[in-house]
Amino acid sequence: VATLRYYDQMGLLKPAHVDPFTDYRYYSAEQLPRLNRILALKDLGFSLEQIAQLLKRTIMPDEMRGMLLLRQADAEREVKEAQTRLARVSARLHEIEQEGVASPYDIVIKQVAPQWVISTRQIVGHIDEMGTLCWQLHRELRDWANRQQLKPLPEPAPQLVNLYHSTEYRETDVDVEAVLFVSQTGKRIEAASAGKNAHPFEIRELEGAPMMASGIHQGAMADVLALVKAMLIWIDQNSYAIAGPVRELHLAGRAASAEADQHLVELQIPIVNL
Amino acid sequence: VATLRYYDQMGLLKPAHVDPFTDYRYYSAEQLPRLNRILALKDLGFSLEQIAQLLKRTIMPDEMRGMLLLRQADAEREVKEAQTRLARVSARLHEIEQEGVASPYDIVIKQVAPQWVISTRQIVGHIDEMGTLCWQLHRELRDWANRQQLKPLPEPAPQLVNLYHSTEYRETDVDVEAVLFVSQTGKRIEAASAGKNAHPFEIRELEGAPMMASGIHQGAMADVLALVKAMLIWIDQNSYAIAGPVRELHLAGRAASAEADQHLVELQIPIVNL
DNA sequence: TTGCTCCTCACGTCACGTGAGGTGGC
DNA sequence: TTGCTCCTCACGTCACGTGAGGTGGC
Repeated sequence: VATLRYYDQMGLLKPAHVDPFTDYRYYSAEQLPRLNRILALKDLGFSLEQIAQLLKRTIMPDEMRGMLLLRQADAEREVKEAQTRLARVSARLHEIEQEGVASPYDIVIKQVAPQWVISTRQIVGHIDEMGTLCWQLHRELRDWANRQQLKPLPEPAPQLVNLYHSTEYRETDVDVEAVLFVSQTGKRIEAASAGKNAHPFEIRELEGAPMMASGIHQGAMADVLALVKAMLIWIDQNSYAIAGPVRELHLAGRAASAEADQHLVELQIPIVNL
Repeated sequence: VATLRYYDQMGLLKPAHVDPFTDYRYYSAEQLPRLNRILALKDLGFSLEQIAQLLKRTIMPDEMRGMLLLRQADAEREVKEAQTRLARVSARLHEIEQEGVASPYDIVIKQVAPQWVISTRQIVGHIDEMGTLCWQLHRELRDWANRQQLKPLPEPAPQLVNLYHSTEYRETDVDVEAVLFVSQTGKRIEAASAGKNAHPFEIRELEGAPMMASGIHQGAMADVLALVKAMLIWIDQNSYAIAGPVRELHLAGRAASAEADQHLVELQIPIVNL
């Protein structure tokens, strides 16, 4: 009844007769085909405004075909979105039933923009050396940036970033790239790069990613492994595939000191569907 | 940015610091885990209000499991709804590409309530006799209703209803039941029934249906067959199965006269999923 | 006189997006 | 002085659902 009043107001379905004294709306049986058409088009997912357009003009079959093709693409997207959400919920549920506790990690997909960086890449013999080595590499990166008059991004940006190029988890011979975000135009960077291209430090644009799985760890660096595991399981359960090196961004705290137990670290893993 | 303001207002994520002079909101890196949690829960389909509840209290794994189970059921329903809509759109598209024109029929699913009726059932030799026979049967139904002091429902209700009990379309030996909707309490009807149980007329409650496919035909009775065909195809393409006799409701016009060419007829077919 | 059904506003829904109009630091 | 970024209202979104307060016919 509220619906009929609304359709009247929208001009979709005016009553066949309105009593001038009581303002009562009277509908005739002949209006039922129109009502059925409205309901059928609504069932197809058209908005009332679109339905109003379709009803007020005579539509050529080709025009209808075009609208239906658009609707079909939209409907397919909606099905996929619903399936994705369902997969997420089921994965969480599976996790909670396996482990008996809810995971403290929340994994989220986001877009990441490309970013100019300076970096240096090394094979680290054993992960135990990682902490001190990265600390040293980043000091050297900063020194070099300084000499090249490249400005590291200030505090809201991550102050220490590592990329892990090994395709699987390993404790020895880890292929790691220490990275520093810098704010420079492409032009000035090319000039700086040309002057020092024999140097082990590289200037480049770190690729962006349309889909980046992101999780945040808070606590000791040693425990970051639990987040890695959680993210790999999540990526698997939600039917994604890893599409690039894992990024480790140190967001706050004494990032340079490996001993500190209150790190704030974001892990990013570029992913693709299927 | 509008989102952060909204989350602040909702109490979901208050800025770590608000400048008392400029009212600028400043967020700290330590708030990122909370933001990630909000986004992850939103991804699971929880409302912001639910998320607020989940964040303000410590949630036991079992409670979380319960909420996720509810969400899972909901998400499954959403997937099915989206798939149903997609099937509808694809069926329409298929139709328009086969026929080259858009069908004039709009088929809709609705619920139908049970209804007290009087009826009489016959095998009709050939469909050509249908018109006149039904006309006669309904006159007899009305006469009998009158004698029994049963009141037919007045005009907004269909004045002439037939049920087709044959499980498939046929032109000879059609099993048809002429039906008249009456307004009576169960009690008085039972009394009337007892007095005349030798009569070919029957008093009963016509079953309701949770899902009834409905289409409306306007024009000559001879063309109603096109609607029957369209509905059978629609039922097939949308993966439903027929769950009862086809109902033919005459809504307006000189329903009793088979010659009239401006009939308004609704066809109803009870359906079930799969 | 008492219910009953209809009516007309007006407001709420959900998670923001979008101006309008204003302000502090470069 | 001019942009720039932030701010605070306030309104719109989509298709109704839900009172509040009122009226005509039984």
